[in-house]
Formats: sequence, C-alpha cells, structure tokens
Amino acid sequence: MSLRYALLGIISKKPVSGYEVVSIFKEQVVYFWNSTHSQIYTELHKLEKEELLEHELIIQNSLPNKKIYTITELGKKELINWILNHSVKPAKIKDEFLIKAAAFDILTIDEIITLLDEVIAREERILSMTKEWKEHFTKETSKQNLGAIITSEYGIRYAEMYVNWCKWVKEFISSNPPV
Amino acid sequence: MSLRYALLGIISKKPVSGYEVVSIFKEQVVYFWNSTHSQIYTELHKLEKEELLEHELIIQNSLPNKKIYTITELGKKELINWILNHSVKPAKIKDEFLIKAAAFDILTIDEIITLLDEVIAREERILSMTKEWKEHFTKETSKQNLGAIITSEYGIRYAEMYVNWCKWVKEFISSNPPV
DNA sequence: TGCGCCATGTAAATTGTTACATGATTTA
DNA sequence: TAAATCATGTAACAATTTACATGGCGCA
Repeated sequence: MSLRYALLGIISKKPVSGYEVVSIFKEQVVYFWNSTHSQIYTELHKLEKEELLEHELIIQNSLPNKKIYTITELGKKELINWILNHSVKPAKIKDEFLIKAAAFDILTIDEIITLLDEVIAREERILSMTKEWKEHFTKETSKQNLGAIITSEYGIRYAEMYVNWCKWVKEFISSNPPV
Repeated sequence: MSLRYALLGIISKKPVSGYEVVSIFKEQVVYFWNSTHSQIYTELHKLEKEELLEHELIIQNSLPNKKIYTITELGKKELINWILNHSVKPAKIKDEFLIKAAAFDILTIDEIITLLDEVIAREERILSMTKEWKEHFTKETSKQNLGAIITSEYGIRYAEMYVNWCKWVKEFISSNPPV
C-alpha cells in the first residue's frame, strides 16, 4: 500500500518512464523499500486508473517505445495528504543474517568469524557505492534532490552501523566464546 | 522461507509453546524479522509435518492447553546447514518514514520538523526498551543467550543511528531549506 | 556469439496481513 | 467491568516474488 507513495514521490520530482522508476528503486530506494519491476509496472497502471498519474507514449526508432509518467494535481494532493496525515509505523525489516546471528550459540568461533567477515565485506561494498551516490546528488545542488541526499546519508549511516556492529560482535565473541 | 529458520533457532535454545514463540518475536525478533501469530502457528504445523519439530501437549486446568515444541535432530541439522551454507542477501527494509523523507522537497520546514520530532520520540522509546532487554539478557550469563545479547545490541545501534540521522536531517534542512 | 541494456507487460506461486473464532483468568 | 494475558487456530484478502514472454542494439 505504501509502494504507491514511493512511486508518486519519485514521479513528483520529474516525469520518468517505468523503466527509470525501476532503476531509481535499485539505486536509491533499496535502502528503505524493496520492489521488483513486475510490481512497479502493475502499480503504475493502478495509479493511472485512479488518475493520480498520466502518461505520454514516446515512440522510439531504434529502442523500444516508452511511457513517460507525470503526476497529476490529484496525485500531488494524495501524496502530500499521506505524508502529513498518515502516521507511519516503525520499519519492517527482514534480515536473514540477523536470524543467523540469533543462533550463533550453536556455532564454533571460526564459523561465526567466517560469516561475519563475508557480511562486513558486503556492507563495505554497499557503503562505498552509497557514498558515491551521495556525492553525486550533493554536487547537483538542485532544490529537488534534498530527498536523495538525506536518504543516501541514511544508507551510509545504516551500512556503517552494520559494519561496526559486526566488528563489535567479533570482539564480543573472542572475550565471551560460545560452547 | 526464512521464517522457519528463525523459528528453529528460537526453539533450538529451549522447548517453548507457539504462544511463547510469538512473544519472543514481539520482544526480541522485531529488530530483524516481522511476523504475526497466524503465520507463526501455520509455519509451526509445517515444520512438524516435515519432522523438524515435535510437540508435547500440556493439559492445563485453569489456563488453555498448550503445545510445547522441541527441535528434532533433523531440525538441528537443517538449521545448521542453512546457517553455514545458505548465502544471505542484504536486509529487505520497508520503512514508510523514509518514503516520506525522500519527498521532503515538497514540504515546508515546519512540516518536516514536526514529522522528524515524532519519529525521534518513537525511536527513543524503542531505544530505552531495547536497552532494558539487553541488560536483562546480559545479567543471565547463560551460554544460550549470546544470540539475544548481540541482536539486542544491534537493535540499540539501529535505533541510535536512526535518532542521530533524524537530528542530522534537522540540521541539514535548516542550512539547506527546501522551497 | 553471448551478455547487458533498453523497455514493457502477465501469470503463477508464495508470503504476509487482517479478520474471524473461542473463552477462561487475572489485573486495574 | 473493561482490558490484558493466556492459548490456539482458520479464512479471506493483499502484497510480493519468480517465472514466463518478447526483441532489437551495442559491446567484448
């Protein structure tokens, strides 16, 4: 149900195609919302039926045709109304690694260290990518990228927190080894 | 699909009823996995059919009867196998507030501040609760609560990161006000 | 010649949420 | 006397993921 507002928010900044929305999701939105192209295209159709979006078909010669979506006045009203009046719940997280961490009691120290090191490497990769993104947004000082700057800052802080927590766990288990 | 491993992990520490599993989810697991009682009871039935769990019915006089679940040898093998061999993906997050943050461009400073202050208050409440939980687990120095200690530490760090990010956004928008 | 990018969609399967259903005991 | 706790389940609905489906262009 909130996916629609993520889409409206993206399209409110500038008209984009469904394909571009999908790539914005992969690059910028992953840090706080997950979705796939199949869900996004379907939701875009629904939003258009409800007249919150409209599209213009762009005929391309060498590339496939595309639909450029624009937010309607009604869509903008709906978006602002949701932002101001819908009270949000805490984030819903699904983190497989933390499920493993919760069961570290049954592993050996070496097994735990191996798992932690993999995740540290992964999060450090994500961290450096996110830093590049933030720099990119910060350079273009347009009024319309406040959202991108603050959410990428969130992504950076999240990844840093994750890495530091992993390192803390490594220290913790060396002074409090499991069975 | 990963829910089952969260359940196996919980029950591997000590035999518990479905009801207790649900309350452990609410208290300790919220920080990294979300589920509801209806899904948990259903999954428990499946795990039993697959012989990864078994239960003993406890007849109670003044309270409703309950089923105490125990992990089987097969269940333990499955759990350890998943932990060691299934490569995990980064967390999937659904954070409605970040969807709002991504669209802060279209709000006034006052509106943004109001939204941020609500979330700061919420996360500070969660933070103090989580700190109490961690203290609680740290006091009982059993070998079987390593998981609870490190995941509650994660919860603390996550909430602290969230609050600090919100405060950073407040500062950021006062020096870079939106339209 | 195979892969990735561009570009859009539908169908099937799985997961997850909300509502329905019951009911005694304890606590405020 | 109303709400919370204990205790378990199913049904209906909504959301999400994975697979199916197509196809040209550019690059290595």
